[in-house]
Amino acid sequence: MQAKISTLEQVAREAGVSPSTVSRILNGTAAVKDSKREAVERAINKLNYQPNRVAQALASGRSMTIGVLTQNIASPFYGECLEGVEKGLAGTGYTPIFANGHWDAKEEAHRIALLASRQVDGLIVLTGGMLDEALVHQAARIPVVVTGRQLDAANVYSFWLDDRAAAREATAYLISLGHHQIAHICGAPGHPDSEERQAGYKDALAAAGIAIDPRLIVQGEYSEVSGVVAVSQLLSDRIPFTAIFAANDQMALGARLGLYQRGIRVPEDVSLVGFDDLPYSSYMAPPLTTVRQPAFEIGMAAAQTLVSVLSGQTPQRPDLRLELITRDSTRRLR
Amino acid sequence: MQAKISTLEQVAREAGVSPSTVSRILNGTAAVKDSKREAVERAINKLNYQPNRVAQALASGRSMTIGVLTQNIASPFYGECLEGVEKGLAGTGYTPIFANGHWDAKEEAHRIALLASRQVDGLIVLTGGMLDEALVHQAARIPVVVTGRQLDAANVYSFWLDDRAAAREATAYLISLGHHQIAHICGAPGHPDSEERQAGYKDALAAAGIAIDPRLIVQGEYSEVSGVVAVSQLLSDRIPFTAIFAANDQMALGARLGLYQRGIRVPEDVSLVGFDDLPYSSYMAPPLTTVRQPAFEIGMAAAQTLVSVLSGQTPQRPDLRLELITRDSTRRLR
DNA sequence: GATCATCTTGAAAGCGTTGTCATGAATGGG
DNA sequence: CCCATTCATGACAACGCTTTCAAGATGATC
Repeated sequence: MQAKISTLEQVAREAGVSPSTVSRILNGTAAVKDSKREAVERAINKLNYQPNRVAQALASGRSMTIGVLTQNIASPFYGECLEGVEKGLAGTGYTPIFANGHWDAKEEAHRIALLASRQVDGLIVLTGGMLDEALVHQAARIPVVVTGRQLDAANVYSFWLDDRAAAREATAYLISLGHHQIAHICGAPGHPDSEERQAGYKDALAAAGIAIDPRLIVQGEYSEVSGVVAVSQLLSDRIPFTAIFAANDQMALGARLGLYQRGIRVPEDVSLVGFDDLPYSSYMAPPLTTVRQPAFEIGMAAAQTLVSVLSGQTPQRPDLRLELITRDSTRRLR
Repeated sequence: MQAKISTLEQVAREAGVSPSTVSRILNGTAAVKDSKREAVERAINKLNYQPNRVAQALASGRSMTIGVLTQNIASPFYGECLEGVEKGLAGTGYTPIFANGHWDAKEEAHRIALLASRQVDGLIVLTGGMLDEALVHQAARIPVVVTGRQLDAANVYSFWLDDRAAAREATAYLISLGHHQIAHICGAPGHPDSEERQAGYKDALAAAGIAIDPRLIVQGEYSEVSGVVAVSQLLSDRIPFTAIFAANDQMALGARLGLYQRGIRVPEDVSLVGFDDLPYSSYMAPPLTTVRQPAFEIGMAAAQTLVSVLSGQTPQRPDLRLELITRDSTRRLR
């Protein structure tokens, strides 16, 4: 076992065959006589040969890499997605390359260009603010899977979940528990999913004949701290409420802290519902009632879809859905 | 703007110069007459040319990629590290490629081999169970930065933080608050850092003249659920304790839930201390007293170190340290 | 205006593979 | 045992770029 790198040509020489034969054995491209195969395998072991993927990529035109554009690797939601992508790609020979868009359309475009220059064979875009046409443009060269939007175009495969319906269901659940004064902490302004969730909240109130009180709708931006801020705003404005529906779990966590700091108990005084079902949400005290997003499954499905497209198959539509998980942060209003 | 890909040669032809000249302009390798430069730049814009990084890598021998081996992308701790790596690499031209070892030495070795076959120019190993010699072996070809261990070898740069001292400090803090019956939830068995943290816990007890009660030391494995389990074990064994020091925040979160479910209040009935200072820890109710690991800074320092090594400079030692952050999950025993 | 150093440029040889094509060997049918 | 296939193999040209190397152009010097 030596650190020195060896090439296919050296292996060929060592085994007394031509480079083509070694390549054929490596890739199973054609039949090779057993005697030569053994000689080559011996040579490979002896020289500790590892194929140079860069050279393979250049020669074959396939880099065996998949570009994955997320917004923020460190966020728990994307982390789970990426885990799913990794799982979906495991054993396929494809390696993911992750890039962060940081919620900035310019930055996203730049990252995608970078991925393209690295000759990725396919692209997974996990939400983000890019224009549809930019994606369609990429799809002219390589297949693109995009989540969080609906986009019908050649070579584009989109997964979309009905956030609005799920938000409606979550809010309706609170209403069914007797809550009428339900506050909503919105997600980041401008994000389609935060608009959808707010629309679902309003849908549910309307369906129950509850007037929408704009003072109960406070702006957040998906971070924990914005949940804390939202709660203090609600409280300092002295707007009475018995429940909060936060547009994601991170803000629900923040809201829970804001309430805690003022001695307001969850769920005794205020019921709390989130959205996402992050790994930590079921460990909150109390465990959070929330809408489960199948983040891992989304990532995995995206990866699997891309791989089947790349291998020339027709991908099958995954069955992904949002689901209300009731835990202990909500209770019936007496 | 067209989807068609163009090559350096096409640009050269379009501009009426040789490929060499285009390459020189792209890389600033040599002086080129302004008239030609302009012609080439025009051609680049016209053809929407993007250099093929794969070809560049093969020709130059530098792939401009950095392999980053973590254990679990989705874990909040590694997520932050990776964010730091990304930040440290931003603007340097290097792209990180992440790989997950999943806490398995075999898997780690396999991942590193894969990264090597992709011709990464450097390697960042964020902890992990690999043997030192395996790393030294890699370092024969490319520079290696490794965190979480001390390793003096050529071409290896290691960052190590004194977990034991920090754990001692955290435990001593509990003792200073009047706690004598302090339980410890251990990290995953076999991990050096979990052993270190346990040793620090024992150090502090010994220094205070408190006998170590083995029944107060319960095994965990760094996950939230293992914190829940540890607490139920402690409770069902009816071992009296007034404080818990968990070897990481995830287990502290689990412990906090376990206590909550039995109506045991934090910090009124039991004080709780964690380790890591994850993003969510300051949002727990109550906010968690914990040892802050500068995860982001570790990642960033690792990246910066590697980049300076790759550019032929001598990297400067980063100043990284663990720090006890006291918040509201601990209180003086009356 | 001749000589020599300095700039600018193009030709061409890689980088480590893959994949096509041609060739000689082996196989099978009659 | 000969001819037509099929098999197994090697030569060689890509892939898109970098990087010598050498030569032509330019300019400085006396």
